[in-house]
Amino acid sequence: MDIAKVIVDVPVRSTDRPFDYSIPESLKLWIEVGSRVAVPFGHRTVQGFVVSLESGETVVNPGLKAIQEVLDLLPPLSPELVELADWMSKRYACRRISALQAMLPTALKGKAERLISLGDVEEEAAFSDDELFPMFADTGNEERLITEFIGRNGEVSMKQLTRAFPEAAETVKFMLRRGVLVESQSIKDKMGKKKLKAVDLAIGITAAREALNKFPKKSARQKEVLSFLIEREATLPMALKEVLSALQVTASTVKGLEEKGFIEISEIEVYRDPYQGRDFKPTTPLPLTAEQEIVYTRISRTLEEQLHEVFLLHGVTGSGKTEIYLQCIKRCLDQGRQAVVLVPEIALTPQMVERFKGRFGSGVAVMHSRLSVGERYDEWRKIREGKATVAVGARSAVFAPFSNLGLIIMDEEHETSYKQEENPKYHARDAAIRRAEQCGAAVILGSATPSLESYHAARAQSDIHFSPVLLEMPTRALGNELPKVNVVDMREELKEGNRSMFSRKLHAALAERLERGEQTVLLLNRRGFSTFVMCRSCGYVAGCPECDISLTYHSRSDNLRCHYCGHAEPAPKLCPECGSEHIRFFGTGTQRVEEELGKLFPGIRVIRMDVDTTTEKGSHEKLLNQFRDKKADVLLGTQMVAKGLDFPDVTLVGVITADSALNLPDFRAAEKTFQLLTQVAGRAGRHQLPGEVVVQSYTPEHYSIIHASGHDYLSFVREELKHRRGLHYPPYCRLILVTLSHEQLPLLLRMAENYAMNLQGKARNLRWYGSLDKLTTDVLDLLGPVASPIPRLKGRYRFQCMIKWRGAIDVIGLVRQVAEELEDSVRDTGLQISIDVDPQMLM
DNA sequence: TTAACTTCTCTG
DNA sequence: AGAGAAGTTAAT
Repeated sequence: MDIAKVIVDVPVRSTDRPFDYSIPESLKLWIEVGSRVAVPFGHRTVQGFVVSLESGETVVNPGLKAIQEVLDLLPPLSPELVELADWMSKRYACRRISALQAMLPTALKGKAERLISLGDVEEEAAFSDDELFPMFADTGNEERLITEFIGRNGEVSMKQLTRAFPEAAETVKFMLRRGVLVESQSIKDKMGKKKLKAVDLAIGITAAREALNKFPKKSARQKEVLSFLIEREATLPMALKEVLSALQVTASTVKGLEEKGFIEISEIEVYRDPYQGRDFKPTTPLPLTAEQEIVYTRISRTLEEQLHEVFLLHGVTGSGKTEIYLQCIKRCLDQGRQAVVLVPEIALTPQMVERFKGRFGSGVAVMHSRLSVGERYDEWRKIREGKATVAVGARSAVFAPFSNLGLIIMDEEHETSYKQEENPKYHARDAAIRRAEQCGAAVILGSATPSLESYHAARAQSDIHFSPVLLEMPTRALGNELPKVNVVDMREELKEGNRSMFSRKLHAALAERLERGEQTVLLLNRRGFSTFVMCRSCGYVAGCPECDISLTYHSRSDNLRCHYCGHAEPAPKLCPECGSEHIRFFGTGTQRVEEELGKLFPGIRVIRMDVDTTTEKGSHEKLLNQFRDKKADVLLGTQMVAKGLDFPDVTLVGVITADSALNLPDFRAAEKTFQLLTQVAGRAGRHQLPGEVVVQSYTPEHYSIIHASGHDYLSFVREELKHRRGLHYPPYCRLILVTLSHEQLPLLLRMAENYAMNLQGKARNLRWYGSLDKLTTDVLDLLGPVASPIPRLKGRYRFQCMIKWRGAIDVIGLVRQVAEELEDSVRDTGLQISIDVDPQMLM
């Protein structure tokens, strides 16, 4: 008997393992590793994925249930991806089903649907005696109607049935019990394929021309349609809609033509194309600079040999990394292999898409979160069905279902958005490297400011994670200089009586740009109007009732919002604690800056770009286009203006407060500040006009600000690594963040302490509980439990343990095991434990 | 006594 | 997760 091992879509621990099913003869040819199937599980039907097959002549287990149905023509996953999911589940302590599901578009998250059909009629005869069931004597009429309804429609979903007979729930139940009706379940996808009615000639073109000549006079309109179709023969089949609107005829006219047998109306599948009707200007490979040439040659050598190798491409902003990507992809495609390009979500701008679509045309599939479920599904299908050979997308595009992947590129490699914050909490970089290893593909990690983990791995070949080959591009491709960076000490400004948020330097620079008609990008790393609301009389601070976090004021809606849970309330006029009028808004948000700009420079045209103005679909693109068309003087925004934008007339970049990220409780604060400043500075003077950057800071002596202003990545890294080493942080060890949450604080405290104790104990038993100072030993160091930086979220208290570790022992497995044991011992009680391996956000 | 409600068990 | 069974409780 052939057996399929299936991971079922029941996301709890007790079912986080493969279940065996027999394969019915009729499905044998369809079932492969990676197939999505419907299987009976308990008392219902669920979706599952085949993760392995066993053709066991020896194994005979008559108790096995059989696979019910195969849900796709092509298996949505390859054996390679199934293996990758297995790796993910171990590496990130997540369920196998969530790893598998993360690889697929949401459209394929099928759910069981109840279907009702007519049962055996003889049974009905045996039971339909009203005397046997007097209490149902009066339901006869309803029963007949239901039976007729189902007879008319064949199989009917429970939904349809309740819509047709809203009152008949009891009757239906009774009929099911008697076997008059029978129930089956099947899996229905969230989203189907889009179908379009299309028209085609049913007869040969010559026959059609003949028919046209002797067409009956009274059907003049039909004749028109036929001649139109003959005219457009080359582009058939064409959409029915198109015919109707082109000729101003009705569907019945076309239908008549079909009845005469001349044409054929059929349903064809179409792709929902998010970029439909848009032309992308074709581009040709640019000549490479000497620096680019060296890098390209090195990478293509690896591509040529089809070997797995990881490259860390460290190139300053404007050094032409994208052109290298494009030419490497070309190389890869020429070999008949495919390529994936990963881009951080906020950098996945239309500009970026244009460059790839321009070079590779319709062979490019684009995947990001702003697409609708249907669009994403279709882009994914284009890849799966071999119609696309390049995938450009955010994080999840590492799972693009290519069959012969040759190259994975990760642009802006240092971006934290590559780490998924929900389960499965994977890092796209590590998944990419793992996948490339499996299929002998090359990986290019590109950045002007590589993450310390990657850079250290490349320099030290330390092999904590991986060991990439370092490639450097220290100069800009167009030969122009990196912009001059002026750091302004805001404390000095204050001392000299300037209390505004703009230093004199930035003010003057802005005025100059306005006069010259050049453009400015202003960065403020915070949205909203101000950071928090405080009463000057009693010190009251408005906080979120669910999250223990201060609320942010938004002026447009005049309310206070929690940026973590979305809670909103009207802004107070008086202090709710003491009734004082001295309630003030502190800190600076993008809205406030916009207002201030208007006051200082009357008539200034500002485009504000932050989460509040870019929620609408396409708004991002619209705002950027406006800016490019010079409909504004200033582009003001949060992080999203720092990434990958390229506007020739931007000659000034201003950073309102460089240190806002520096004081966060995060060991990566300095690194993030350095990266942000370097990235945003790179937006200035990319073309003919020279650029200038003004950075305002309250701590201008901080090394991240000094080195960023000197465009000196190496010095920054040297200094930062020294700190990391001293404090025992990555890249000198790895982290696991375990967060426990519960509605009741005392209970949570006890359980958190319990968790820490158990883990300590287990670690000690293994006798490799070393010291972090000795770099060679295996180490596990446990910090906590302590309250999380957000001590309460959505009504749940949160405590966390931080585990620092190094070495070859399976610490991840251990951390998970202890968590599961605790979950078991406390049963329900509502305890939640989240495990984040290699966390990026320490929240 | 019985229906309503809660908790436990199991899924191939 | 979600369905059914078993166990518990409250109301008739």
